[in-house]
Amino acid sequence: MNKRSATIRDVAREAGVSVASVSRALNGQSNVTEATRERVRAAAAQLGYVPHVGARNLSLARSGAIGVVLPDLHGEFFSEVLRGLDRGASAHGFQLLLSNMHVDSELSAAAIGAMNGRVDGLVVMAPHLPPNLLAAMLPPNVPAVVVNPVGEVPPAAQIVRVDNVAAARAMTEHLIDIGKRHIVHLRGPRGNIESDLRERGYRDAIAAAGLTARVLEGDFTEEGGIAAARTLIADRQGADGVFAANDLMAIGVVPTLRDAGLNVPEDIAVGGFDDTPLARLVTPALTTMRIEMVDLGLDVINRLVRLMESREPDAPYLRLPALVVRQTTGAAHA
Amino acid sequence: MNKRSATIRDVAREAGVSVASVSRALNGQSNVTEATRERVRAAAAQLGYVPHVGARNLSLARSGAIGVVLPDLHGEFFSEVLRGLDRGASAHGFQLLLSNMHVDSELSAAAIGAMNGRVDGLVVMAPHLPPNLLAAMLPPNVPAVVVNPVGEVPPAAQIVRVDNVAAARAMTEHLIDIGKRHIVHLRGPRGNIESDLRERGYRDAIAAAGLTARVLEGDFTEEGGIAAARTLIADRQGADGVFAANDLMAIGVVPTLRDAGLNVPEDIAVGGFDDTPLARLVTPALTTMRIEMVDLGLDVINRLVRLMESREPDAPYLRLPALVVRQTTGAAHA
DNA sequence: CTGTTAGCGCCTTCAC
DNA sequence: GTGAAGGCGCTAACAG
Repeated sequence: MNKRSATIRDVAREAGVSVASVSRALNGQSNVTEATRERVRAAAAQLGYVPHVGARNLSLARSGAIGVVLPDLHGEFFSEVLRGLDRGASAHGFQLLLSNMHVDSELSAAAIGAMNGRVDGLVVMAPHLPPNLLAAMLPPNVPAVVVNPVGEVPPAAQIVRVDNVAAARAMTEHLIDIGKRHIVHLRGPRGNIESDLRERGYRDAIAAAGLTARVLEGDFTEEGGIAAARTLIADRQGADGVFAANDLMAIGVVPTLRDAGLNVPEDIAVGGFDDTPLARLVTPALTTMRIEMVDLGLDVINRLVRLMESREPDAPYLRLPALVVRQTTGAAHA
Repeated sequence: MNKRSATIRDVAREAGVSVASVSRALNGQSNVTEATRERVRAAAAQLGYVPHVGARNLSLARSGAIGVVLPDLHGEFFSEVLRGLDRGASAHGFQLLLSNMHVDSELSAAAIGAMNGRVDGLVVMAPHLPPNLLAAMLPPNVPAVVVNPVGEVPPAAQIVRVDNVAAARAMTEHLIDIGKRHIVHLRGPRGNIESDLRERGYRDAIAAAGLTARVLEGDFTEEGGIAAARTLIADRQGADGVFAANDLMAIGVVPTLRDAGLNVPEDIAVGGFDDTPLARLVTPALTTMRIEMVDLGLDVINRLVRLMESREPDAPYLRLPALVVRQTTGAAHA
């Protein structure tokens, strides 16, 4: 049909005015007669004209978009955060431009580069990025906030972190508070930074209470939880509490203990981490640490917007997950 | 520090060549001496030059981005589909530009308009958009695929649908296959198009088998499932099968029936819909229809890419969810 | 109030 | 192989 989209010039011709007037009329400037504005509107409608946002951006030197760099194969966590980012962005009138960070760091650099000149700000979530690489590839002139960075971060960037250490400490302290003294930590896989931080928090709390730490290797899967529970049942060292580094493992632990005749939480209390939807629905309901992922995303956008205005990052912002007490550490309900 | 990002002109000056040569050198054109290419590379590195993608796009008249329009407050379904879209897009070298579709249709039009000239193609997921509005606001010159549209769709757009009717039929037939004859459908909320389609599939299958349909009102919540189960227990009309329009309701139904002394699946079999993560983990594990949401997203991108090349939409594409048989309709395991 | 004129940063014919 | 010049579509001075 129509070979090419109508441009502002076509509208100008059709309305019998200059392109400047068209621009003014359509962008709601005040200095235009209502008459011309109407004529322009009509012409635009007639031609099915839609402004070319790319061109406008080039001219205005701002894009109305925020770039988001996230890992290639992201799971629930990033999906949820993304939802928050999305909500926050649209509240501020921004769109989100997504780009995948590959494990290959060359491609990652490309992914970030592909954002330059198309976004007004950047959100980088790159958990498994070689430590000092991030600083190297962030474009110097784009405001950026990095979420849970592992290594060096350019000083101009805003840092937002989930405080895994404090959260793990909180869970461990909760177990201590309800009277447990032999608390075992079922950690996540080696090489996962979160796993290490959570173990650290556990050890801190245990040490502070003058108790003895004991750590089992885990892998973030339900099967891993089952295996760990079997170990505990077999060796009978009198564990009375388990802090699993994520919910899925905890969900494996609980029924296995029960099948062996142990009462949860009376004999052994169990705590998880993440507050996945399952945690609430499982029986007995699981005590866990809730990371408000959507809120996290909203917060990230708010901080980015502030950074875009002031150009001065605030101190790193730590988000502390909330303890959610349910049946596996609480009073056993009917 | 550096006031402004370096442009191609800065690089040209620094390298002592023309902007054209810089462009050629950096874009890997063949007609450049290796010597100049090297000089240009050095200059670019020296200045920390990163090409301005927006400008390039304007000049090339293509953006390397795919626009995604999705509902304002999207849940798990869209998050998962988005993951698939993301994966597909990056496989084809595209980035994703997200835009929220508000309930307000004026703003929705704006959201779509804001894509024009920034994307090479469009994916529209707008479940609760006034039927004939979509056709009006889609830019005429941008290839688009619409997912699960409710009303009129421009002829140039590619349609991708989840076949709710056939899926509901399949589940109902499965219940019939295992010998059930009094199958009740617990439908989703009124006003939800999916609910209606699933009920339709149920009715089709029941009618085809010469059985009698019975439909209970539901609301997609666990509580709704519990309430429905209570109704069934109370009236004792001899139902031997329940097809719930989503997993959550089914998850409410099963334990309620069991508490009343009914065996699942022997006395009453139960089927859900969606295959949420819970379905597998619940006891007894739930039979359900699995919508491969990530795959759906991948498929959408593939079809969009094809459409961008050929400009000719294929026939509407129906995706059929897969029946996943688990314990609530299968052999009761130890 | 309106039109004319430069760019925004890049790519690409077209000559040399 | 390389440079000069025009243009992608739009906005923002600057004149009238």
